[in-house]
Parts: sequence; C-alpha cells; structure tokens
Amino acid sequence: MAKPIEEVAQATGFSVTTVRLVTSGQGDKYRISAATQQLIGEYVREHGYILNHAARSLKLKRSDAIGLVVPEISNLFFAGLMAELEALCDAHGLVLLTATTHGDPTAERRTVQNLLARGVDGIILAPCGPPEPGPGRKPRTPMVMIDRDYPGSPCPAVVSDNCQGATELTRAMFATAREAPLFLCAKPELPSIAARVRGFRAVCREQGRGEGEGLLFHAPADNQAAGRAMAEAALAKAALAGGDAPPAALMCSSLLVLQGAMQVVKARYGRIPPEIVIGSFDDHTMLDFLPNRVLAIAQDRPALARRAFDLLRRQMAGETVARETETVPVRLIRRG
Amino acid sequence: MAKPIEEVAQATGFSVTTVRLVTSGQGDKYRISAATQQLIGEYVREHGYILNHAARSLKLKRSDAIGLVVPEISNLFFAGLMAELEALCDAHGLVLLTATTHGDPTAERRTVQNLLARGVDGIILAPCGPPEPGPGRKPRTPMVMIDRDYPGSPCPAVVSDNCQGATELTRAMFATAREAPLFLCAKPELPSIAARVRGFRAVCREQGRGEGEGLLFHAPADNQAAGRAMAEAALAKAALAGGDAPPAALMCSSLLVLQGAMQVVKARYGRIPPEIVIGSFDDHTMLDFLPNRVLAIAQDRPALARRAFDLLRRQMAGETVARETETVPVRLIRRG
DNA sequence: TTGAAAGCGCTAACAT
DNA sequence: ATGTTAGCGCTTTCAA
Repeated sequence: MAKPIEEVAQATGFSVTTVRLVTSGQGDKYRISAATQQLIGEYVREHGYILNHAARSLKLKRSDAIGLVVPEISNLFFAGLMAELEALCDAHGLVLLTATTHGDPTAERRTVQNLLARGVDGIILAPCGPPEPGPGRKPRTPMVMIDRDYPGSPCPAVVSDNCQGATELTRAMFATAREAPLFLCAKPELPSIAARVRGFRAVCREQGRGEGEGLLFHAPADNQAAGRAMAEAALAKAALAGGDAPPAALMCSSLLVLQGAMQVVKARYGRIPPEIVIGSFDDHTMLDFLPNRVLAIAQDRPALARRAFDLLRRQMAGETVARETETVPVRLIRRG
Repeated sequence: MAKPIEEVAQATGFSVTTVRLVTSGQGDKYRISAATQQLIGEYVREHGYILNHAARSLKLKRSDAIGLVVPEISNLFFAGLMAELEALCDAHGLVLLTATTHGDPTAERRTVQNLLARGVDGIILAPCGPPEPGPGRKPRTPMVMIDRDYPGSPCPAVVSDNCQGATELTRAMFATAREAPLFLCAKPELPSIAARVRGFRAVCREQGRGEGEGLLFHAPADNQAAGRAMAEAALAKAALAGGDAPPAALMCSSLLVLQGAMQVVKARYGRIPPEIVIGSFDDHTMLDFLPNRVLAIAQDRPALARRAFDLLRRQMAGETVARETETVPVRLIRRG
C-alpha cells in the first residue's frame, strides 16, 4: 500500500507535489489549474485523505499543539480556562492537550515530560508546587504559568489579582455583616491563596482586628471534607465562647470549602440561617440558590486565558519574554 | 546535531540498540549488564533524553493516545467523565486528548478528523447530532459513543438508563408533591433527553395524567436562558389558569435549566418558595443550598467511563465489538 | 507547473 | 549482549 499522498497522486495521475499543494490549500498560490484542483479535491472528498500529523511533526519539529496542565479538571475554574484556551487554539489552528495532576507534583513532572515528548510547541501550567531546580533542561519549550505564581519560576505567569479581590471582598464583608467574618482557608501555602490571606489580614488591620487572629481557619486540602472540618472547628470555637448563634459572616477560599461548610451549618442549625453573610472566592450561578446575602469574587477567565495564550505565542514566535507576572483584575459580585 | 538517541549512544559509547533497550525499560529482559544500565541511566538523567513520540508514532502507526470529544467541557458532567477517563488512560499508559464541539455537528466532524489525523488509537464521542452517512470512511479507528446513543450509529454506545431515571424521578415527584410536576425540558431531540421524556410520560399515564399534556415545556438549547424562558412560560400558563401560587413541583432536564428556572422563580416570588419540590437530572452538591426538597438523578460517571474505555480497548485490541448499547443504571438522590 | 530525493527520530528485524 | 539498517509519511529543496 502506497503512502496516502502517493496513493492520491497515482489515482489522480498528478505528482505528489501537486497533490500536496492542493490539499494544503496552496493551490492558488502556486497557480495549479482550477481543473486539477477540482479533480484532486473530489478524489480526496471521495476517498478521504487524512494528513499524518506524526510524520508532519517529525519533519517540521513542530506539532501545532500546546499543552495545558491543571490540578483538577472537574474544578469549574479550570474547566472554564480549558474551554477558553481551546477556543483560542482553535482560532489559531492549534490543538490543546489537557492533562490533570490532582495536585501531585510528581504527576505534574511526569505529565510535563509526556507533553514535551509529544512535541507540544508550548505549555500552559497551573503548577501545584514550587519549581524544581531541574538541571539539564535541554529543550526550551515555551511555557507560561497560570493562576499560581511561584517565586523562582523561570517563566512568565498570569494570575488573578487575588490580593485586590480579597481586600474588596473582606471590606464588603465587614461593611455588610455586624461582625468580623470568619475565613475558612484551604491550602494557604498556594501563592494564590496566600495572596487572599494577605488581603484579608490587611483589611483586618484596617478594621482594628489586628492580624485577624481567631478569624482564620486552615486546612491542608481543598475539598468538601476540609470545608466541613474547618466549619466544625469554627462552630466549636464559637460554642466555647458561649455563643450558640450562627456566625454573622463566613468567607471560604473556594467553592468546595463553601459547600462543605454549608453542609455543617445546615446539619447544625437544621437549615442555612439566612442572616449569615457569605463570602466566596470563585463565583457560581448556584450561589443564587442560597437564601443568604452572598458576596463572591469572580475571576476573569477569558482575560486570564487570553493573556496566557498571548504570552505563550510570543515565546513560540521566538520572542524572549521577560520573567514577569501579569495580574488580571477580579470583580466582586453580589448575589442573593 | 545527532538524533537524540544517537547522541546518547555516542556519548556513552554504546550502540543505539543498547541505549534504546535501557531507556525503554527492557534492559533486564535483554540482559544488559547492570553497569551499562547504570551508565546510560546516569547520562540520561543528567542530560535529559526525551523520546520523540512523533517519530515513534510514525514508525509504529500507533500513538498511545485516545481522543475524547464532548459538547461542552465546562459542563460538570463531561468534565467528570474526562477526569475518569484520564485516570483510566493513565493507568494504561495512554494519553487523553479532549476536545469540545459546543454542540456544533460541523465542529464535531472537524474535531474527529483532526484527532484521526493526529493518529489517536481510538475515539470516545458524545455526539451532538445523528451520524452522517459518511461514504469512504477508510481508517477504521475504534470508536465508541457515550452519553448519547443515536440510532443508526455504526459503533457501540454507553449511556445512562435515562428512561429508568426519569421513571423513578417522576414517580418520586408525584409521591412527594401534592400536584403533578412540571417538566422543563431542553433539547428534547437528544436521545438522552428523549428517553427522559418517555419515562416522564409513562409515569404520567400511570398517574392518570394522560401523556403529561400541559406539564411539558420545551426549549431548543440547553442553557440558563432556556431555563428562564421555559419557567416564564410555565408561570404565565399558571397565571392564566388563575393561580398565583408557585408550582408544587418542578422538574428540569439539566442543571443549567434548573438554574435559569430558579432565577425566574426567585424574581417572581422574591425568594425561592421552599415548598416547591424540585427534580433534577444531574446531581450537584450545591443543590443542598436550596431550602427545598430536591430529588436528583445521579449518573454513574465512573461506570460510564469504565465501560466506554473497556469497549474501546477491546476494539483497539482488534476484537470486533458488536454494535450494541450498554446501559448504566442511575440512582435517585434525595437532598434538602 | 511538476518530479525526484533527502532526511526528521524511532523501531524491529537481522547480524554479529 | 550489542551493532546495523530500512523505512514509517511528510516537507522541502533542487531540477526540469
């Protein structure tokens, strides 16, 4: 069996060069006669010639694919990013390969290696740990970090302005509720979360609440169980202080934490007391379901995606991009 | 510059065969001396040899990658499926390429072609339209449909038991609420949705409500706007009938529809009247946020993923798989 | 306009 | 236990 393109050439009686020119859409450019183009076009439509990208990549040392590595694709934030990036790739004739690390730095390393082996032309990475010193990084594949900006990383990053968001949100919480908000905070060691804590603390100082002592609760994982654990701790503390009333205001570092916390609150009070003011990083339409006043920080996913994509393309075009961090503003949404 | 593997060979003084045997982990099998393996291993770790998959694919006519094509990755159901499939791929040394079609059959065709061109060894497809007659499908790449089973499709499919789910859900709705449920139903032409309508109608008959006349509302798109539109229509109809009370029971064909409907209900009554019994296909933790009695159908995503993956692997192994439809049971969740 | 041919990096068959 | 080599399908140069 001849190679696909040769097969087409033989069947139509033209040379492989001519066939290639036509199938690659350069027919007009090289003045291939309309009749020839017609013939070849028909044969291809009929018999379905499919270009072999492996061969193409091998020859061109370019795959027209880029990789996206995220901690968790079932997290709506990352799924949304993926959707945005896919659209951008589509518009530029690229294909997006997405892989999940489940927050495991080892898996992340493996995944990145795998993408490099697959010859992606660039990588967008939401890292789940600080960069390793990595000795012999030979193939300088373009790369940009997204969502999380670890100091010491060798490539540019695009992140939300988490500190601004936290500041705005915390201020709004203080303004709306009659008491200082509790902050249930998962994975405080992540740069994005650390920035939120900084914003929170800054506003606490403004409000004469010191460094937010007694208001902050931490957890090592970002999931519902962590949310439940932190909420239990917060309620227990309140109970010790003698109060049995629900907290006036509750902030959560992520939707998962909020979900867990609400489960505990509901179990404790038989319902979700509507007077609790709720603060959330990450917005979601379903927050409308809560009877409460909800303040949510919405990240600008399209902007994050676009900036990361541009940064990557510039590197792919050979430009040397400075190791800078681009910050994308967020906005406060009031629901309920 | 020599080819990567030759470079390693020259630098270490061994032949490419030896190097390849070691790097591909077959060193012991071919009794390469420990010293040799050690030496090569060190050089590789030091200088970072990365296998070129494009060349490998070209040679082997196999990419160790499979494609997943879904209508919308920011839909939690599909994101979840993707996560499950990724884990399965990982465990089998495969890589998963995921692409989104936004429900556009043209984009779907393009995407599938693209995956084929990229040499994926198989495709899992949640189709957004009936299969085209497709004349000259030469390369019989293994394929399985998921979530949606169009009659006339040439390949096996794995779907949830939507009819069973609808039957259970509708019965539970009748049993819980004092009135027959309204059913807001987006994209009724999708096979998965059609099955839900069948189940709904069957129970209506059981309950002496005929074919569910007056209870069903349709929309051509599955999004929040459609949910709002159907909810408006439903409330308007109720108002015409003289009633101003909220409906006793409301079923939605998807979470997006439910979200839109709740927005309208909230706007209309100033809050979400907690006495409405809510039925949902697709479960989500945030349904706990509703003060209402919520009945939700949860699809078994791990089982769907596993079955589709197995079906695909069997085809990839050369087995001829019958054009059958596997049905995965769903279960009813009571929330709130 | 069209043809011929080299070579991208890897694998597997065949030779030692 | 290790070395040699053809060829996967494509792009690109050079020639006609």
